[in-house]
Amino acid sequence: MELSERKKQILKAVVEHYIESAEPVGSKLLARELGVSSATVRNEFAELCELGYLEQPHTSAGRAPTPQGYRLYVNELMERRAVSADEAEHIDETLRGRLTDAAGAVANAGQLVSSIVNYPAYSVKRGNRALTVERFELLGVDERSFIAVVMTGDKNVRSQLCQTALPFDAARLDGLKHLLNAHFAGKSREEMSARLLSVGKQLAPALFLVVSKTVEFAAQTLDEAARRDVETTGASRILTMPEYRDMDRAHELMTFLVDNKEQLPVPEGDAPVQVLIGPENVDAALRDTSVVVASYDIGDGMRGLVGVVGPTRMDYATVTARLAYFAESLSKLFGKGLPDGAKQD
Amino acid sequence: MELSERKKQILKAVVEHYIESAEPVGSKLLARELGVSSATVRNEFAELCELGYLEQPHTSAGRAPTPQGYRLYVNELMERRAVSADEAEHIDETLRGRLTDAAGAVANAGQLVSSIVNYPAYSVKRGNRALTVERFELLGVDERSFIAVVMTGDKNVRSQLCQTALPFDAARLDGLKHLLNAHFAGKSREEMSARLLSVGKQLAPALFLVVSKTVEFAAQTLDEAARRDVETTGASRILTMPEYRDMDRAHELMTFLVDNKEQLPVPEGDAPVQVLIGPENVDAALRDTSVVVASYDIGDGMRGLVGVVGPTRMDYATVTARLAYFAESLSKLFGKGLPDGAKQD
DNA sequence: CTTAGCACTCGGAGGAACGGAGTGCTAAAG
DNA sequence: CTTTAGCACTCCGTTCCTCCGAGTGCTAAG
Repeated sequence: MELSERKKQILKAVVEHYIESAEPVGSKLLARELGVSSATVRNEFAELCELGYLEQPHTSAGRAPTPQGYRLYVNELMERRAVSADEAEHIDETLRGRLTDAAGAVANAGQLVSSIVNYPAYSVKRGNRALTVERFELLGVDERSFIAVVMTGDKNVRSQLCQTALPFDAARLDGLKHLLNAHFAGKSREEMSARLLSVGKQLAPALFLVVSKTVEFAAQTLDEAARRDVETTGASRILTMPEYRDMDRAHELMTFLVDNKEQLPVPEGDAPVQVLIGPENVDAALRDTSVVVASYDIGDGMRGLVGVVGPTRMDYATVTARLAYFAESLSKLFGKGLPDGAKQD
Repeated sequence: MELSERKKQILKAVVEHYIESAEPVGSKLLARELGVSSATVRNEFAELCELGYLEQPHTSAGRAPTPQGYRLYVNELMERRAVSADEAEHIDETLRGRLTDAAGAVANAGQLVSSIVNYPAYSVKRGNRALTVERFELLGVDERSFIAVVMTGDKNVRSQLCQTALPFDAARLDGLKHLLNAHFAGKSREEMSARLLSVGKQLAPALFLVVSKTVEFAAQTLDEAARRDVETTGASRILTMPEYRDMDRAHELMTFLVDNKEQLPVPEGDAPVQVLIGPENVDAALRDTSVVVASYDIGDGMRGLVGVVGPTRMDYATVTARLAYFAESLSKLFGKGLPDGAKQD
């Protein structure tokens, strides 16, 4: 059933006042705003309560929105405003100041967002399981050590000094390099392991050690790229919010954000900004918080996701606007090809 | 003036009870423990107060140690016990579980320590300003991009894909590599910049770009190694401590630990474990907290430092013992040469 | 359907009373 | 000179009570 226009207006007003004050909203205040009597508002209140959009903390208190109320607000009532010039300015500056390359962007996104919206935030580096090694290089150091260099499909280059138990002939490294590129380039982690066995039979032990160390390093590199990485920041910001005056609640949420960050929601949908309200979060620890997430794309298939965690009484309009602007800016900044020296080692 | 034996006993008992309970200690309790009357204890209390070792939160309350009292306790009274078998076991396991290489050790030290002592902790990676590049390598990719590889004096290898505005002849890379090794290896960051100017005049622009990009990358690498890096963890643990029941205090300390971590003390002394009590900390935000720090050495001149932050009512005996054991274990684990694959890229 | 009026509920603020832990002081005992 | 028993006093934290006001639900009139 569709709510009457006035009910929507009332719900919207209740949500917005409650977001601002964190205190139940009474009928008198709204009566003044809407130009009707408080009794009328009370009647509407009663019906909105029955419908599950509002609730009373106790008899003779004002009304506060339920999660369902917030949901309707976010879906239909909220003004989807763009960020103001001031806000845009502030976000741009935050971005400019700290972003030198794409890898740093992903690492810092959480921190930046947290400072932009003033709630705890998290950032997720999406794992890329399809990544393979595009190129191997070997550089001799001495007869028992060499440098392994791998370049992955996303043009990241990593390298490591490797030491072997047996001495090897440095002149053979070039041959091994070709062997590596022929047999292991473009292969998944699992294929590499499989091939290693068959290659092993054809090589002298000392040389096989070189190959296996290199492949091991490559596998590590791919594992790291495949890993989903979650970082949280700004958890202490909740201490300023009245809903976390209770230390136990504050502590519970903070430890969750730090210790269980892998369980923070990573929704799959394609909406630019998504909102999860209270009990919509599967995790019990988030049952009375809301989460707003946005995903961004900074080229090279480096997709990331940033989220904001706060009380259900979150300023959804501001947070969604700023988060959308942030994600958009980030995508724009790095979307078009790699700036010159931008990539991680 | 030296305190009488009994005064020391009393001070020690007060400190230990206060550490355990966070509540002022009364004369009756100590009377029972020492086998004297409470009046005697009160007389001693009064004198210890005058001498500045104890204080009363208010008349008709028990006594609590002053920072000076804690100082005497730490210097002379505290039993410098070693960790118990259980504790050692726990610490060893914590270390074993999460440490694969030396670089990871430095990064994780704070987190590990925090979980070991159950206070907020921080770890400092000491910057190595004397580091230089030991070896350069260039690997061609296409006519406008190449891979720069640098190995630093501490045997860390880093690499990056670089792109140039002008196309260059890949066959010349080998010559450039020798030029780089001849002119820039073993040089400080400043020397490298200076040499870059003189080298520039002798090279075609496209080739100079390759050299300058590589040197720039090398400089970045050295900068990063020179940077002192501070990480804090476990800040939320203070929320369980009675002295931080006051949200404002808790918030103040937490934001300090997160936002001003560079200002955390990094004492220079050579004692294995150092204790800074309350006002001994220069920073105002730490004026009523205590800090315990230990430094470790994991070879290759990679020195690090771990610290614990907590209320002045910190369990110094346990914390110093565990921290000392932790630092020692870490040094032992990585002290003797690099384990096989251990280093960062 | 809206509004005015009214009795009712409930939480929070403010304040008095109380109990108890702990003190300082004094005077006597060792 | 030190230790102890005794005692009056201080002060904090708790409990209990009252009171106030904001806000409600209901009813009856416009």
